[in-house]
Amino acid sequence: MMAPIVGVRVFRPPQRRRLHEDVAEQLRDAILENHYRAGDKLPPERELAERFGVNRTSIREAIKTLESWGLVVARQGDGIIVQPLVEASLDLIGPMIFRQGRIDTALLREMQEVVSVVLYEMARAAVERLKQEHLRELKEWRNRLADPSLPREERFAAARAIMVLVADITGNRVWQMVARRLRNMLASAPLQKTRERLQLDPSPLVGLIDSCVDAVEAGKPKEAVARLREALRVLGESSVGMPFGTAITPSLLRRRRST
Amino acid sequence: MMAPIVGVRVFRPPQRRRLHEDVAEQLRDAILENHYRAGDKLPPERELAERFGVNRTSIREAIKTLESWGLVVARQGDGIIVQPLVEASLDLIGPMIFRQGRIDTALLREMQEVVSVVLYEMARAAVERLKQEHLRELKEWRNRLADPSLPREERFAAARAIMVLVADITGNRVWQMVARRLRNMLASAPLQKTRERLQLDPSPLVGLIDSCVDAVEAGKPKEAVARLREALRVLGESSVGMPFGTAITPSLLRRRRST
DNA sequence: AATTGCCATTGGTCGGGCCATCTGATAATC
DNA sequence: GATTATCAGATGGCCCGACCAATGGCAATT
Repeated sequence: MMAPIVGVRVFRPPQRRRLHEDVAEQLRDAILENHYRAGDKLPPERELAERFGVNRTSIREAIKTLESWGLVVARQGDGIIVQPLVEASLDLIGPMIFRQGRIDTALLREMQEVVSVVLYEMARAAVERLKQEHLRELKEWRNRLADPSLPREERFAAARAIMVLVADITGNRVWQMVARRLRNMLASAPLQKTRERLQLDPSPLVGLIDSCVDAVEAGKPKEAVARLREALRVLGESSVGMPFGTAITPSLLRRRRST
Repeated sequence: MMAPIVGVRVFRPPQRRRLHEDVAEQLRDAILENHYRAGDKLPPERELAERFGVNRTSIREAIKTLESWGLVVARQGDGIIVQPLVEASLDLIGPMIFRQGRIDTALLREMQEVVSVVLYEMARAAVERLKQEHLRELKEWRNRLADPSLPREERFAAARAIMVLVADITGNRVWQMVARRLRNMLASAPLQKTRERLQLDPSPLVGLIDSCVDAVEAGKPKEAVARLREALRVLGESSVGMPFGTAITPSLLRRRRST
């Protein structure tokens, strides 16, 4: 009897425009919620097709998505084997943190620990390589960010755009890609709801952006870097509704290893 | 006439075990090599099926993979639209750097600029949270790394395992995932060939690991961090065959923005 | 006890068909 | 002439049924 826990899990009939997307997300969440563990096998495609109430083709397309996420490996004649989560794509960190409407605060903190370091250095590089044209674009976004007539989420979008702009200024494509993944993560629906609920506001950013611009124009790069770093930190804090780059919590000290 | 460059591109019949994988990689490379640009459309599925000489099902499965990489977006009734590369998954950085057997040294340097920062901080966190059991495992890998009877690539694998171990020691799952993606990238075939060609050797690492362990056991965490950082830097250098975390080249200063 | 060969299971591929949606051209209207 | 409504073709999404190919376990054999 393979994976007995699994047999009882009920999959709902897909409702999205694209069936395989819906199926892929349900299977993804089933794995992230540990209904299937590393080494377990997913039910056979034919059975999944029956349980989801869709054709096997759609199941297979969903499996392809899971495979490219590194969540499973399909082996002909054997089955679809679940991989350890730590081996999966970084693209899954978002869904891992925000699954089923809840926020995994522990993982979010771990994420912040890494991200804060990356953004910290990105700010330095950006100020170092900044040019006049960038400054103009920065000011445009700053104005949008400060416009009180805009809905909250649009101003947050402007804040995220500033983060992406900073990455673009560095001229480093890897930072550019990282910033965009981060932007998408911060734009996710669960976080939007959190911001709505907590009545969060991105306006504290405005002053920091201003003083950063001032410092650049005054020829004080070091101060500009400091302000920009502060701005990115505040952006993170106000977007997720909790301190960003905090000290290490005791729970972090527990050793977490792949199984 | 949509994307005229593309018409002449000849796809070879897939040869791998799994057709859709082969197809996905060929299409991926076609996009990475700029045969299709952002906004362009891929040929219709039915035409791709004909040109690859496979069934449309396999093409569709390949497209699903491209979609989950963020390389394309398929829209019913319209077509398959190529996305800007900067919007794609970080998983593509590997193939972007090592495509068609060549190494994109510019992008590799940009990658190094980001990665060196991440590893730098990871080393600090690891030493801070290190426990006895970790030290034992570290020594085991160290011995494997130093064993001259082992083939070169196996010793490099031990070096990469040390990097993953360091990430595991931090207890931070994000670092753990990042380190594993990095490990896979450093294990890629083109880099193996490079190491073979340049006769690279991981042995300089051994001394650094030793002195790191010594520093830990002597109760000198700061020195241990410094040694570990040096070790990670050397690991990168010796794995890719070029300086790691170097100064910024002028080419980096050119602004690279998404199109 | 070890080896060999067989077979059910399971993923991989195929061919064909129909539906849903979008785009662009055409026709109708003002 | 400009605008709007309509329609047909193109294209992705999904389904069905069938067969192939690899795997792993079981049974027969040695």
